[in-house]
Amino acid sequence: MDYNFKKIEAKWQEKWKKLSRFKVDFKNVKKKYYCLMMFPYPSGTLHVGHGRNYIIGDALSRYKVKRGFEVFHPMGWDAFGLPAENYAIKHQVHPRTSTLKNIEACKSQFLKWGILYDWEHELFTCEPSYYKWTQWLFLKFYEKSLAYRKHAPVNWCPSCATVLANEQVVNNACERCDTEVQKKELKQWFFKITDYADRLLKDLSLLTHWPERVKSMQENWIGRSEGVNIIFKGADFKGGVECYTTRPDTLYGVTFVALAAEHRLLETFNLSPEVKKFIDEVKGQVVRPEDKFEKKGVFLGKHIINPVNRDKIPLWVTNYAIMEYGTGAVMAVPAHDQRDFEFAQEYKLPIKVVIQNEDKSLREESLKEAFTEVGVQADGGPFNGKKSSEVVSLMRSFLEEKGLGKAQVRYRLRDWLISRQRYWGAPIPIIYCDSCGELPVPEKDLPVILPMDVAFKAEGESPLARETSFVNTKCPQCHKQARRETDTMDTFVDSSWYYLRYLSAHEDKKIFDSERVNQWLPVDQYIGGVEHAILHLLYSRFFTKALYDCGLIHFQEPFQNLFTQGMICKKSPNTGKLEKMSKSKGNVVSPDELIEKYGADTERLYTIFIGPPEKDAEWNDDAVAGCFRFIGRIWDFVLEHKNSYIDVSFKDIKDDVLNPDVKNVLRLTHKVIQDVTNSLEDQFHFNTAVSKIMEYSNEIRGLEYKTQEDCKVLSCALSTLLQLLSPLIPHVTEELWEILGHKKSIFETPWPEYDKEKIQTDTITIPVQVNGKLRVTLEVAASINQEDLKKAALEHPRIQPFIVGKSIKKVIVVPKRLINVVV
RNA sequence: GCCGGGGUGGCGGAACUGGCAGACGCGCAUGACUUAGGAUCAUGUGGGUUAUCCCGUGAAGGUUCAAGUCCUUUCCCCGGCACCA
Repeated sequence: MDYNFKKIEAKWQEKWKKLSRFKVDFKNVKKKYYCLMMFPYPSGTLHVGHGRNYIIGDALSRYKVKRGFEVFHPMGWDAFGLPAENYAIKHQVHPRTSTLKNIEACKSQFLKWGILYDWEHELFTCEPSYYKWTQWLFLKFYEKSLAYRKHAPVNWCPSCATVLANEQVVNNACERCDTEVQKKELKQWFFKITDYADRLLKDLSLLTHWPERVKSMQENWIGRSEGVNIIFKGADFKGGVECYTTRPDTLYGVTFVALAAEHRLLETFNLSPEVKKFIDEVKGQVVRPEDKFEKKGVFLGKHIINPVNRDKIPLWVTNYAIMEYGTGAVMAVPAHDQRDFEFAQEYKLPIKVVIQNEDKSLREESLKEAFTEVGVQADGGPFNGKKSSEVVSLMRSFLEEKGLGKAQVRYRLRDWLISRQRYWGAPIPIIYCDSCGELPVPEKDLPVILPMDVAFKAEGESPLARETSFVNTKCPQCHKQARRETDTMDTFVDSSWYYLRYLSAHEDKKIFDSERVNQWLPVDQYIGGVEHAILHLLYSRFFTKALYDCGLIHFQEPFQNLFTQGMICKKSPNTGKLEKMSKSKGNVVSPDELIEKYGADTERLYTIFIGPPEKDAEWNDDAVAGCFRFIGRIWDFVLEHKNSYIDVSFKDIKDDVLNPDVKNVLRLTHKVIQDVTNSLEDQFHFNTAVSKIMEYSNEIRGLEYKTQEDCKVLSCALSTLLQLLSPLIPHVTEELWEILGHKKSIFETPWPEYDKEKIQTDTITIPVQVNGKLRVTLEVAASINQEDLKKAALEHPRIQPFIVGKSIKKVIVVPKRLINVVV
């Protein structure tokens, strides 16, 4: 075997650069295919786990090229952001320098993997030519009141020295560095994503080709709930309390109201020292414990009136009612809410059953836990006897009619905090003037350039604030001295619209060419990691909807099909556990070493064959060798027969003169085309496509091809084999294609076509079951009629013993499938 | 607790609208070629077994001529949300 992968791969990587078939022609929109990878954060060297994403994308776009699509497969760099800045601080370099260096390293890695991008449309989010338009979008949002500044409690990461968006806080810690976040009251810039909560939720149903997992995560994050705000008047104080509930059917069972410690009403009361002490304690709990904690509260000495039955209800302040949800006041129904139940038991508060179970056995005095299921209304109110689930909406309308409450839809989603007190990001284009106030930077003055020569160490306020030459500017309105906003934007703003910019990456007069964008989007296939399920994917959907509302684009969802590939894991020598590849875990497999030993095609094949691409997979060095062997066998097989190869197609073969074995090869060839095509078309079954090709190659390699006609079949088989493998292992297939005498690149030839008729066989194998158990398989002519088939089965010597002396109840004959004899 | 996904050999995983469970690969075993084998090739490989037999897709029931696949109950694993009222 003289499979010199190094030479072959270098040769073709060079040749492909000149191949126009891999460059997009935007005008050819008839069969367009926009294949988008989540663009990388250039943070250093890539490992084989990263490779999976790009290899899948490359295989897909090469396949689509062969299917005759005009494929747009661009690449760019998510180049602003904290990791680059932190690295720069640590190593005393400018983040731009280190980032550009990393980008070069990534690019050469892509090249070595044989991944083809249309580099003419490359973009860098950290360059003024890009962030000018990020700033322009900010102004657009500002104009539409979608960008605004407010004083609010925000999440502060002390280690990153900046505020974070809600989406970047995981278990009360910074998602990046895992430091516990602090709550701070600060004036910050927000995007009004909550205006889109409803549409972001509803339109998830349009995304039929998104993983359920991702949709469910977004749904949970948006967190819609339908309820009522019910007004309870004070019995012994002025005003009242508004409670939000999703269970108005339990209104008759309210026995107390629980206020959050931060509730405004408390400020209007004359509170005893003990109550004040309690409130301060609860407020002082920096982190409200996530898991079970003891419910506590104090009675305020005040009462309110239940609007439907005039009950006088005590008012409590508790640690389990929270201000951030609903109205910060809970109408507590201990009989039908477990939390209220626990609290009522602790403080000996009354429990009132107003919904009965099926056998009407719920008794207040013997209740062990709250009854939270659907039951029958038993409250003495107007809906008595009705199903409680129906009463929910009946009660809601009833309360609205009487002016006692108001239907409310609430979302968990909060506005997106986009200010960052860090250097390496796009400056927020706002100017503050003492006389004119807050003003947007005029469009003609964009971009607001991020100064390069800055002491960028983060110390709690933006490093830009120390740069007087940046801060000081003229008011665009009155031209007096004014100050610039010094915060930069969250990098997720940059990445929320890059897929639009690819289409006009070098346009400097406008953000993008709307006509072209409308023709080429939505993206036909988006591929990336599931870690972006909420952050990037939700933000991008929001941007698309906002841009739609601005009239800039005609579509409302950016990504038609989403594919989230699984991670590649390996046992860590440090922990002994299976972990995601990372330097700190010591379980990284370097593509360089792998390519050195086996070549890029082997890495590509193994990466695709490792398992279902959407699932996490364990890297196995032995199995890599298996893939290398497979390529070697293909290499030997093609070389062995290259002299018999003739450039023919299926229609040149006279199949009636073939011997059965060779005829079968012809049949299998049609079949493998069908199978592989289906696997690639049908939701990314790349791994089974490889198995099918392996199986096929095992079948055809063992035979002898003697006659002229045999050689034609062999030639078709060889060409099919290479065609089918070409998107997956492009270098070696190109080389073999050339060795067989072809002048054109294999990627300039179309994907093979199969003939369904030719897949049919003359004889078929029919399993024969007795009482559902397989007893024998029968070789019969495909054209056999049901009666003959049945007869053949019943007379078979291996079936006879099972039926002799027994009465045959029924014989099931499924044409071309099986026979089942029931005795 | 709620929402989503998933449990199949020693391992990664196949199995179309219910129709031969375990494709393909790894590993393992035996053999061949070899001075050698951690290279390559061939053969075998779910378990039990003398078997042409029996058992087998997390568990238990059910529907069906037939269930990994459909229905009911249940256990476990992964992801998301969560004292969310």
